Amino acid sequence: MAQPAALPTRYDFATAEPRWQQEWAARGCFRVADAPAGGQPKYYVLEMFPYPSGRIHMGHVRNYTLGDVVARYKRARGFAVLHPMGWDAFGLPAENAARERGIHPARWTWDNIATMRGELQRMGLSIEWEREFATCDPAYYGHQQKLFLDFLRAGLVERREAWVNWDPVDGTVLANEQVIDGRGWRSGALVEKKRLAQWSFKITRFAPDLLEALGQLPRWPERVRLMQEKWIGRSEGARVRFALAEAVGEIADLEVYTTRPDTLFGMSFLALAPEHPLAAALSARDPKAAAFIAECRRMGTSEALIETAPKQGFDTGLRVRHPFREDATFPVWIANFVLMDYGTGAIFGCPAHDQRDLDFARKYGLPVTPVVLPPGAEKADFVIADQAYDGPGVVINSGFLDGLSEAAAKDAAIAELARRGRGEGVVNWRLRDWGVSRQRYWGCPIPIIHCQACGVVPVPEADLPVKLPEDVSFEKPGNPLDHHPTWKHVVCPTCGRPARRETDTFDTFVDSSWYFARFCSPGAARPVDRAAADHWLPVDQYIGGIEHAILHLLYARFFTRAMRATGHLGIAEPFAGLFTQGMVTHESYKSAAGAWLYPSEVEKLPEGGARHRETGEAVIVGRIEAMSKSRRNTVDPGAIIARFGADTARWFILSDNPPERDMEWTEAGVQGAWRFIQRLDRLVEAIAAGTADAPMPGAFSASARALRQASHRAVAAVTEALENFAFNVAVARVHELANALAEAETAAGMAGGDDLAWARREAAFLLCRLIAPMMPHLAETLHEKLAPEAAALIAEQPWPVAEPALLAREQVTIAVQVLGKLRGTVTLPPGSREDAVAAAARAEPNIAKALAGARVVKQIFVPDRIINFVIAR
RNA sequence: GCGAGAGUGGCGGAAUGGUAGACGCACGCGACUCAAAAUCGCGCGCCGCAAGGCAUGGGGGUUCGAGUCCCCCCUCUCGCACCA
Repeated sequence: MAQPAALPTRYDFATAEPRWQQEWAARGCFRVADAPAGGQPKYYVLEMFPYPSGRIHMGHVRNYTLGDVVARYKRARGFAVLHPMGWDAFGLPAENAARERGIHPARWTWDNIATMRGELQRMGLSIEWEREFATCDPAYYGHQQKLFLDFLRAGLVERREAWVNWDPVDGTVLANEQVIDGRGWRSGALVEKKRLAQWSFKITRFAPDLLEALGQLPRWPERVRLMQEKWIGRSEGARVRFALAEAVGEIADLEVYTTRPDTLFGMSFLALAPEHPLAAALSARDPKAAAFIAECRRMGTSEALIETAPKQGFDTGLRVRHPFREDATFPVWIANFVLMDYGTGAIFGCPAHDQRDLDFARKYGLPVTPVVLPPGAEKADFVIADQAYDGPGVVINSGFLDGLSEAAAKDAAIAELARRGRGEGVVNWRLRDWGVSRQRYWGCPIPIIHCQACGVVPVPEADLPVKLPEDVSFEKPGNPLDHHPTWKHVVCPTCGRPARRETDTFDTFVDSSWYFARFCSPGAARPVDRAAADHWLPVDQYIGGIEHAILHLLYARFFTRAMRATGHLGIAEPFAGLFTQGMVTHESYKSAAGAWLYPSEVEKLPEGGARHRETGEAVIVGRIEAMSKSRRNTVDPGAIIARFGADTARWFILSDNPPERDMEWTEAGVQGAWRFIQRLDRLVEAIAAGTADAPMPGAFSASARALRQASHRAVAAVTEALENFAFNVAVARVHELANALAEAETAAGMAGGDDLAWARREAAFLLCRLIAPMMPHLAETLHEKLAPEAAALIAEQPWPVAEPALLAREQVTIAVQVLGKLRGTVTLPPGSREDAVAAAARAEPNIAKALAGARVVKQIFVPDRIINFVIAR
């Protein structure tokens, strides 16, 4: 690939960056104690740790840059900052590499870690590398096994059956992402749902607390709290028992959960999930039912797929009695859109007031009876067409419920159900228990032994960690642990007879559910050292992608509670502050032949369009999308850092846009950041060469005072911006300070006195400290130019404080509106009174013109901001 | 399908309900240069000669005043429980 032309360099990042990185490490600038004794306030900054996929990507660079700005800023603000890094090192890609390329997952993973560690270190992050660990290390996962055993003892774990995607050809369980159009990604075989015994964490036990505690997380994004709230999904409704007209085997009743017992009289059918026990019982005697259920099983386990698939149903021929109407019975269907995991796995269908039920009823010609009349509608002409009505109203066509509001009817219906013994009011949760068993090799072994005589036996703690065997084969399909010749054969710790090891491993979400706690004392002999955890937890600022808003964060919240219940931790909430960053995107490119091209293969043309760097062939410029390997719209951070330096990459990332939004990586943006670094270097160089350390002058000229005001306003504004995660605003304020410095340089060239020289030095020193969290290497280099003899590094210096006197405004510009429209401005001293502002405003010709011949009926005045004349003619 | 967000000049964006467009990128003009690059200066929402008008995805509403608050709609993004 053609090399871009070399850039003119003043600031030699290639020498400076490694030098400062070594200096910080040598001085131990980022080290803290596990359990410090002193009274320094603590601050724990954590970014979501990476999966070692091979190389770091721009999403990592963004994530760790954001975290590093916070860590360096808080350190300067006087906090003892814990800022660790590790590796989320178990997972499917390592096994895929093993199957595809014959590399052992451990080798692949540790090689990737070595590569990525080097890349992260070249970013100049203020990380305490001494705390690093990888979850695939027995020194980590052994403690996880201990936690599992403690949870088991505390009743927080159970064994239960769950449905999985089964590839009958490969003989493996498939992840949802490995199911493509209902087929296994490797074998192409039609996927089936299969039932397996699984270990499950009882997260639902904490459902009420997980929900309520969201209210005590003010430093979490509102939308994440909302998403978790909806995910936990507390609802109030009724459990209703419908009697089958004829029992099927031992099944005489069908239980349904509904949030709308007020619409029971609008029922037209009952529908079962295909996995419902009654459906299973029917399929044994009815081949058509069995065929329909088999068809539903092909859909896999993904809820999104189930809910978007066309609605399908099968009429079982069974009927149930209505709980309130002795005379009426309704058909029982099996429907592909009913979820076994929610409620009881059966619903009653009220098509008039539920859209899915309506779609289903229309498809199969089932009756639609409206029972809630919207406000303002007439019963006589209210009909349901293709839109179900789910709003409030008055109940009709419903016997004893007629005339009630839908809310009152819910209570009345529940009371009547209870009286008849056909149901009761219940609270239901959408949240399901967390199945953690995975039939895979590259994960943490579940420390359990299955004994024919003793049943499920926990591995004795003295035998932990249960280590993965290294000599495994990926030649055969299925779980390598299961077909390993010796590993699973053990003696029962209880009875001493031959027994079988659990060959399932943990979901990798388990690994990432407590790593933040391990970082407090990574060498501890127990999972966590209480003193260290009590000191450092909770994480004060957690930073990561919005894609983790629900699962990872909810599992970590559960784990923290479970660790508290088992005495490992003293807190319930792991993350006091949360920030979710956006993705990194880039234009995508395709050749005329339709092949994706890497940005590095493409040359943008000045007149628009693009061509291939080597062949000159025209290139189609596609959408701006999240960087992904499959679209090849990726930019390699390593190459960017080698060419421009880490500070350029960091500065561009911070400057481009607000960090919670998606950012677009562009060559022009990187170039802009690069040029700004060179500019700062020039500006500070001129000051270092042209001024000397001197006592503060007694008086300042207008230009010197203006520069001092600009400096101190920059201090205040950058501080505020950093506090608010408004890094792009912080960048803009630094630009403004640089502009003020450049202006002062011009003034100094013409007629600069000692006072201006002093103000320029002051500005330069402040600038170094303001940019330090964002461009730490440049900050050190510039600081060294200004003060070659200084003993302390910028990384060791406190955050600057603005002088209040320099922040005060001498004049303010007040907008003058007539009838809310801007008609002019007046400039007055701050704090001017309303009558003075009104008089000044009326003296403006434009305002006088607008007010001529009119009567001011109202005058709105906001001090120092606006005066608005409301007039009538 | 369900849940949650986002949408402001050519582009990224700024803006306690109070002068929309700070700052940057791109672009244009000028200076410097034999020339180019780099650098520096000026300009830059749209319509209009101007006065002025119009502008924050679209449509309504609340308010003296709305990018900001409320309702409806459109588009895009994230999540949906075995990717991490």
